[in-house]
Amino acid sequence: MRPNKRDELVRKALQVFYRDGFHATGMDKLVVETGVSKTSMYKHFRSKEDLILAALQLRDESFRKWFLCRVEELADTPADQLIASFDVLGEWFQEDSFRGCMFIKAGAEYQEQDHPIHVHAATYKKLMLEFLTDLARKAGARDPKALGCQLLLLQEGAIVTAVLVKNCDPAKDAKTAARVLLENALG
Amino acid sequence: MRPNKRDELVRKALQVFYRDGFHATGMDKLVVETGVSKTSMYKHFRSKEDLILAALQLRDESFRKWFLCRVEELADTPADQLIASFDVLGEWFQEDSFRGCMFIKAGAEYQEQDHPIHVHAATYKKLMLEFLTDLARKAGARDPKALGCQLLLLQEGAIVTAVLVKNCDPAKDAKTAARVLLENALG
DNA sequence: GATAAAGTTTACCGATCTGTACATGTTGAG
DNA sequence: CTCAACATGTACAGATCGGTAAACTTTATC
Repeated sequence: MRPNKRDELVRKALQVFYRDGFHATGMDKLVVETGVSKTSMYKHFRSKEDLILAALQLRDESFRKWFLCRVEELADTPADQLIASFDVLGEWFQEDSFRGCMFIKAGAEYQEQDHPIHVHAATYKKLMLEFLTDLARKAGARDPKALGCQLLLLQEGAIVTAVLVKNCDPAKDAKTAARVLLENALG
Repeated sequence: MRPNKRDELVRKALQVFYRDGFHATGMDKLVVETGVSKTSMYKHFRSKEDLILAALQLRDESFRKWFLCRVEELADTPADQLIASFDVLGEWFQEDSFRGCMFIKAGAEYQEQDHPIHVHAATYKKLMLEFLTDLARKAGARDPKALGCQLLLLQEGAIVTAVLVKNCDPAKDAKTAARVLLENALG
């Protein structure tokens, strides 16, 4: 049984794109870093951008799965889970490989709103918003949509800040703010 | 008196980089878009990255100047100015040319923390944090640093969300949240 | 061993990349 | 008009870009 070359390619390409950027990573570099031949790449994917989309898809699934599972491990109630999501963010920020949000990067490098890569990044953010809004509803917020949006803003802000601002603890700051907003939304 | 070619180059290059990205924009394209010859470009700047840095510097100065002035025009007291800063964000988001934060893009495309471009992006965010923290202090917040950080998170989150999430009003959501956080910080 | 599927190697394509060199043209002050 | 400063135009360099083609090798199943 031969190892799945396509999956290996996507997995490794994801790492390279995440570390070095999309436009800044050429196909020849991917050959070297993934150990997969260029011919095989074009056998599995029609173009570089299709490969990027597959990498984003993998990132989407694996990261969200990890995130949601981790939130559920840390807290039982919807309200506690909303707060715990910021602890999970903090865990992520502490990882050596942390380089910010791959979907923010995708949206930044592919800015045309109808570009498939941009669309994929937007879809991912929409799913995170829905997750937060759903938890906010379950937690009994008077306006779950508003609270969900506000918590998303904190999360996105924390991610950007974790990349760019030194000597600060954005996950912790965001968690503190989230507590205040949650209390306000439930009270 | 000859128009300042260097300034014109930087101004136009800034627009192109903002619209199309840094790595995705080549020097030949800049020649076409700016009307400045490649020779002149290399006369004024040693490299493409030096030109990018100059563009970031221009963006830094012009945007912050506009932002701060606009905040002061909209409100008189520090507390009101903190809230008004979200209205100013909203104005920015409504501009046709809005494409998100150029410094987030710079940090995304140049991820090495010691890279001059990344450093410049980080410096910009630090200045915005100081601005908010200063206003928070003047507004009488018990912990101006914490409030400044929280409001920065909301602003950064609003910018990212304005780019990637449809059918939402991130500036308004952020403003609502900022009100709650400010009240909590002053009360 | 035979064989099909999968994958690699090598070379190539036209285009573009960042940056350099040199000849030529333009501008504005004196 | 002269002339220095500034800018343009053109061609080039070596490298890389995304992608293609053909020959060859490897793998796994029968």
